[in-house]
Amino acid sequence: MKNNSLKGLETIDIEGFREDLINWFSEEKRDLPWRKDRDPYKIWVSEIMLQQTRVDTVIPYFNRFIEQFPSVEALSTADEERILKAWEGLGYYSRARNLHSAVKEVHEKYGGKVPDEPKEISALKGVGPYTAGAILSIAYGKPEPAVDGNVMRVLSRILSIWDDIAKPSSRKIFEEAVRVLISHDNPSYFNQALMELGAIVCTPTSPSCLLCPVREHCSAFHEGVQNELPVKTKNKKQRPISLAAAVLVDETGRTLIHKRSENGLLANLWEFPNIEIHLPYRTEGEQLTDFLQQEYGAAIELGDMAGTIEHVFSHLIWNIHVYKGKVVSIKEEREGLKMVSSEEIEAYPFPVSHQKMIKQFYKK
DNA sequence: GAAGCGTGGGG
DNA sequence: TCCCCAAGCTT
Repeated sequence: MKNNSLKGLETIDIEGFREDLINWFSEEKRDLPWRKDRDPYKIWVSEIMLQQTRVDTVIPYFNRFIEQFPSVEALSTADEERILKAWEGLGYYSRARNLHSAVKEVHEKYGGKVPDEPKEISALKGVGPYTAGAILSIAYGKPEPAVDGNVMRVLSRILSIWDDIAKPSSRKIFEEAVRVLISHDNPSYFNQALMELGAIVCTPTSPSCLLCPVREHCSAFHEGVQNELPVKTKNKKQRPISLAAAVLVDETGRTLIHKRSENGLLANLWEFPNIEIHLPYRTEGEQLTDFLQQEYGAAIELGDMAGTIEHVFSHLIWNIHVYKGKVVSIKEEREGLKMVSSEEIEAYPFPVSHQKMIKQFYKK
């Protein structure tokens, strides 16, 4: 064994650990919609949705998504706008765009069959080491590691691994451990059981060791250090950004919306016109009015500020000053700019921050 | 390796 | 209120 962090592998009863873990999972596994069959496409969709996202949040999105896009064929031929609308509120929207792109590749290059080779599946957009291992093991029964945050937490305790799990390089240590530990008879259950245990029993704070099916095999439990593991450095604080946004309606009741850039934050979602405020040498209203004229060719009349929205991202905080106003005239219908009725607006995908604006400042 | 990328829930 | 996230990937 090359890695000094894996000394715990020398003493663990591997056969006993596998058996206790898999027996527990067989009895206690949750009844989840993506566990009803082994369709690699559905497993794939579920794994993308579950990235950095809780099971309870994903369930309704998964059910609606599979209803709308039941197969590789259906998703690969769908419009991105509809896919983003189905993803609206789930966050990390590049997941949806990458999934769309990857499914198209599977449709064209592999005749719609999700590949079962590590190299091929890892080459798909949005499929990293975790997702590749999850699909290969769960859908195809291959003994590949699927190391997520749960697995690192659980194994850091079982094997007393003190490496910082926030560091990208640590994942390789845990993959090495899984390659030694994994059941070749049932890789699917083994990987899922590690994650399920992390989600239900071996939780980040106050793990339920007395209910744990593998506590006899757990180094941290024996040493009484389960609350010290895993080691994980803290996140940085969010950076605040001030925005001024305008909800603008014309005399027929239509409102002006804009499609965001295809790169970066909330890419390809729609929004109400807005600008970042640095230093208010001029009033926000003046800056907003000039911006709408110059960038969108729209003449507007703005009222007083109608209210504020705060929205917290993982790395930013938006403080949005919301203004209401009228569109007096607009030059042309250019790409990425639309006047929409209150019925039409429902077909467009908005970030949650702008859904709040719709609710508070647009809808009656 | 570090930073960018969402959201809603829980202690 | 604040912090920590939750089945990570891309650049």
